Amino acid sequence: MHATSRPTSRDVARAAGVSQSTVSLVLGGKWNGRVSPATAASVQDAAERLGYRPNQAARSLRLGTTRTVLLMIPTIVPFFGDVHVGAARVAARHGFAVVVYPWPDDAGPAASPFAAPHEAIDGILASSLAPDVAAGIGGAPLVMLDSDPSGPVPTVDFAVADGMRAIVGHLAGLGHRRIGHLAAAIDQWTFHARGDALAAAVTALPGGAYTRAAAPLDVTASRDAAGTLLDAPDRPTALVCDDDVMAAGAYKAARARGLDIPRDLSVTGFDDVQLAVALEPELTTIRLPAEDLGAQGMTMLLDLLNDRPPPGPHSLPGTLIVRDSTAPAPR
Amino acid sequence: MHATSRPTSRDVARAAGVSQSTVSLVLGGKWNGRVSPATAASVQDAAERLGYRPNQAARSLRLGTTRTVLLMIPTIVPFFGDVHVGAARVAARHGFAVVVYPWPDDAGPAASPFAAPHEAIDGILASSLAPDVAAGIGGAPLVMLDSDPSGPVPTVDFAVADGMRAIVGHLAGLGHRRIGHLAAAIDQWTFHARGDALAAAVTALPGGAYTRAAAPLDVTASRDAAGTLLDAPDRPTALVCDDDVMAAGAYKAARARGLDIPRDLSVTGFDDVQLAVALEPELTTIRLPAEDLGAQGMTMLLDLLNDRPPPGPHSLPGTLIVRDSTAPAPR
DNA sequence: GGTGTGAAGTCATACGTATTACTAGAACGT
DNA sequence: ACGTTCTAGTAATACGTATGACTTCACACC
Repeated sequence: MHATSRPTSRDVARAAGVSQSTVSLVLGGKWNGRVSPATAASVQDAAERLGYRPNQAARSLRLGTTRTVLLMIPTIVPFFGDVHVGAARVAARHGFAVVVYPWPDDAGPAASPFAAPHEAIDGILASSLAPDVAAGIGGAPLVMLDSDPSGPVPTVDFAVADGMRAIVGHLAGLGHRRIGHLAAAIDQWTFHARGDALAAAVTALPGGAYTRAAAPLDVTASRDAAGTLLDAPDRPTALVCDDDVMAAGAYKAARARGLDIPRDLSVTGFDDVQLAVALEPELTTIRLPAEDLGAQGMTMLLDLLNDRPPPGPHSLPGTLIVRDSTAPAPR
Repeated sequence: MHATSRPTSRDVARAAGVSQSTVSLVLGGKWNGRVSPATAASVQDAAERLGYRPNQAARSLRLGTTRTVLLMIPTIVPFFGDVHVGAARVAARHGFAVVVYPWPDDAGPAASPFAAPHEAIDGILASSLAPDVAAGIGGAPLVMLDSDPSGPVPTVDFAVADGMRAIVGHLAGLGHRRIGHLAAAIDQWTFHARGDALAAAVTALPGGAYTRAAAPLDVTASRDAAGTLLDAPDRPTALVCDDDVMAAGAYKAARARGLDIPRDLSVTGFDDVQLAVALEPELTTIRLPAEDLGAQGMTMLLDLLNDRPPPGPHSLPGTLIVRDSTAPAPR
């Protein structure tokens, strides 16, 4: 067993010669006129000396709250780092901590053999979660991020459709008509929304031609999928990618075929992660306000936790960042 | 207040017409010969009907354990996704969950205005943590990952020195002698270790010349720092980068000066993240077994939690992945 | 001197669970 | 008929905290 078990508030009380209640009052800072400054000081001193830290389980049980929120994400990538920063900033202002739980996409909560940590928290901020999985969570107040806003769950997402329309507008202005879509083969709302908006915008274009190939979010697979688009007769003059990483694959496919970007082929990404400026030429893409997503989501969740009426779904606009990967269509 | 408060085990007991103890026994699965199958079934049925989930705070208080471990990381990047996968796999086998806590590098635990979540867990797996911060954690069993192994805390890290020596060996074999170091300007053990090993290995080379420039882990800053190395008289024929992201900056600096990689300049990275194959040419780098790091660390932590003697520090070897960014030195 | 009032604490309790010790009854052997 | 053993449960308790209700004492007021 452990060498020394942690001191409890009762130990502190004994050391300071007061009752446990007094310790709790002092350390809780609520001794306005109930405890004399001298006693308070001696309690604080004793607590310090013993290295007392309150037991969180007992505190949670008593208070019925953990002041902790779970941020569920599908995968650990920098994008969610920004989301976390935004959420954590808002949370901290209200005394909440944000802990991250990478949700394995292949396993639902039922698959967990253990008591899932989402039972030990006050609320959940879930990104890119399928509605049926969300339904299985049960109990904890939930706000979905970048997910299907048409469901009953409060949601904040990106205006990805607007983003795609902005890209098509940009490309159309450069004379592009045959536009290929390098689509993410991932069953998440955000990618469905991106694809639908893109297809609609392109086909609405006079003379617009939409082609499509899908791949997982992986450079090599994206390269191969992009290849099939580029090898088609009447190949597209622009490739719109669902994600910056996929654009890296498109670059590779283009180079392998001797196509110069952006002279022979324009390429666009989505998300504006660090990779976008690492690529050469630097990538035209849509910047998404990830930090705002986290902040807005947390604000909503706090509303929920305080039984304030949950606001309706909220959409955050992206920004078209024009860099060097797009140029007038070759004639 | 909330519409309906969650059902407790007592509610289930009432619904099933038994005592709370019986509910606990049945749901805990320990009713070997103590409860009749019929009663057990009716309890399970009632629990199901009411949607009962045990209160984790109460359970933790009673059992003195949360079966949850915190993985503290400096920043949310894919590398730590692999670490998490390894840790979670081992943890799950023992009924533990792993939750991620991004440690804000500017704020120690004392800076937290709220009860830090690391009080509500059984142990901590801390990556890239400065020893003094680690000391401030207090109480919870701790294993450090990829951190200074010379301290008193159990540690598992990468053999980064060996990795750097492998890179120098590779470059030396290609005829390189003037080697520039694009160093990460981050105060973490792993980067200090990389730098020290590299400097030693290069200067030990007959005719070896070591130069150095530092930058944060950022493409643009790395590009500028690489520029100062390339603009020096007698410029290096190879650039060794502390991290793959920095290599992307080196690529940009080289291109801006009309230098072809790898003909005029060899470049190497470290970590082998996705970016390494997105770059063109693909990057020669050191692959680190991130998943093993998490798995080994969790194994150690479980030893600690079970009062088994903590094994000594453990080093995991990296692997040199030779791709297309290194070639014989120009003469 | 009795009553009121404020200060400085303490007492008792509840949060929801897991588990040990106990009990009521049945079955059973002799 | 009576002790023994087994079955099927229940009662009681402890984990450590926060807090509303209560007590004790000193002092002041009339």
